[in-house]
Amino acid sequence: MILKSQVEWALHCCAVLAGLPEGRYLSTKALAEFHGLPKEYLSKALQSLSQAKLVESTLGPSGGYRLARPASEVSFLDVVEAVEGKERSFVCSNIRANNPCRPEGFCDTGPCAIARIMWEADAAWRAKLRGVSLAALIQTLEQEVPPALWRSSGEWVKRRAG
Amino acid sequence: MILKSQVEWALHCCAVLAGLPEGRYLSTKALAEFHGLPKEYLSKALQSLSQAKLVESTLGPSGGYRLARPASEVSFLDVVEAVEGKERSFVCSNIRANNPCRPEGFCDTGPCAIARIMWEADAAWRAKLRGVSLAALIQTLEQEVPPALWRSSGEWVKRRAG
DNA sequence: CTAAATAAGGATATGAATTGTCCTTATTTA
DNA sequence: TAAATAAGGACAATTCATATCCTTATTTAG
Repeated sequence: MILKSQVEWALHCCAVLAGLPEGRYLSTKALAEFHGLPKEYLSKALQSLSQAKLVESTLGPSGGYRLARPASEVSFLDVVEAVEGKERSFVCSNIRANNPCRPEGFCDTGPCAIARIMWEADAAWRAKLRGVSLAALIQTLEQEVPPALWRSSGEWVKRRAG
Repeated sequence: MILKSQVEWALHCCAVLAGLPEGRYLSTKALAEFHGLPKEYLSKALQSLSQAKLVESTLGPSGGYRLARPASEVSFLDVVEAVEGKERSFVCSNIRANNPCRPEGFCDTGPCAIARIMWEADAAWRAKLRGVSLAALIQTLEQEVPPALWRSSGEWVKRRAG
C-alpha cells in the first residue's frame, strides 16, 4: 500500500505555488524543472489539483497555475485526496456473507466490525492530514531551509512566474 | 492506495482462529471454505501470518493453524503488517534535491518536512490499529452477530478443527 | 494580428504489483 | 502406510501506476 509518487509531486508543487507573488501563475514546465520531474506526467497531477478546484489555471505565455485559496485554507488532505482519491484504503468485500452457516436470505444490519475498525484508522490518518495546512508547511520550511537557498529558490520562482 | 484483499482475509481468519478450542488447529481448506475464498491464494496470506510468528502451524491430518499468542496480545497492526509489510505508505524520493538553486554538494540535514508530515499521519494510522486487539474484535463480534449464527459458526469451526 | 506558449485531455505504451493457479516437497497424524 | 497438510517455487492473468505522445482550444506577448 504505497501512495502514488504524484502525491509527493503535488504537495511539493503546492508548496511552491503557496510562495508565488499575488496574481502570478507558474507553468507546468517551470514546476517540472524546479523539481526535476517529467513535465507531461506531472501535468496529470496538476490537472487533478485543478479538477479538485485547489488551483486555478490560465493559458498562454505567462500562464500556469496558482492556488485557488489562501495557503491557510488548503490542507494536506485536500491535496492527497485530489490526487489519490477520497476512497478509503480498506475495501470490505463482505466475505462474512460467504459463511456457510448463514441462513438463506440473511441480511446484515450494519458494516462488518473489521471494516469499521480499519475505517477508524483510515479516519485517523485523514484527520492528521486535515490538520496540516500549506501555510503551516511553508512556515516550517522557512524555518529549516537554509536562508540562502530559501531566497534563491524564491527568486527562481518569481523569475519564472512572469 | 488500496490495502491488499489479503489483509481483509487475514483479519477474518485471525478472528476465527481466536475462537478456536485450546490446542486445536484449523486448516487452510476449512478457512477458505468458511470465507468463500480461493484456498491456494489464501494460503499465501496464512504463510505471511506464520512467517510473522502470529500463528503456529502443524502438518498432517488435523493440521492447520492456531494463534501463537493470546488474542489479547495480537493487534490489528500485527496482522496488517504481516500481510502488507511494515513500510510506510508515503515514500519520499527527495525531489527537493533536484532544486536547480541548490549549490553543488549541498547536503540535507534531516528528512523533508513534507515527508515528516505524511509519516506522522501514517503513525496515527498505525497507532489506531495497534490499539485494537483480536480479543476486542471478538468481543464486538459476540455482541453484534446474531446468537444463532454465532453459535452455529462456532460449531462449524469446532467440527472442522478435529 | 500573428505566432508562441500553455492547460486539458485522449490514446497508448511500459513496467510493476496484485491476484490467482498449479505443482513439488517434506512432514505429521490417522 | 496412506492421506492430509503447510511451505513454497514457478508461472499466468489482471490491474494499476508510470510515462510519453499527440491534438485541441485558449490566451498572451510581440
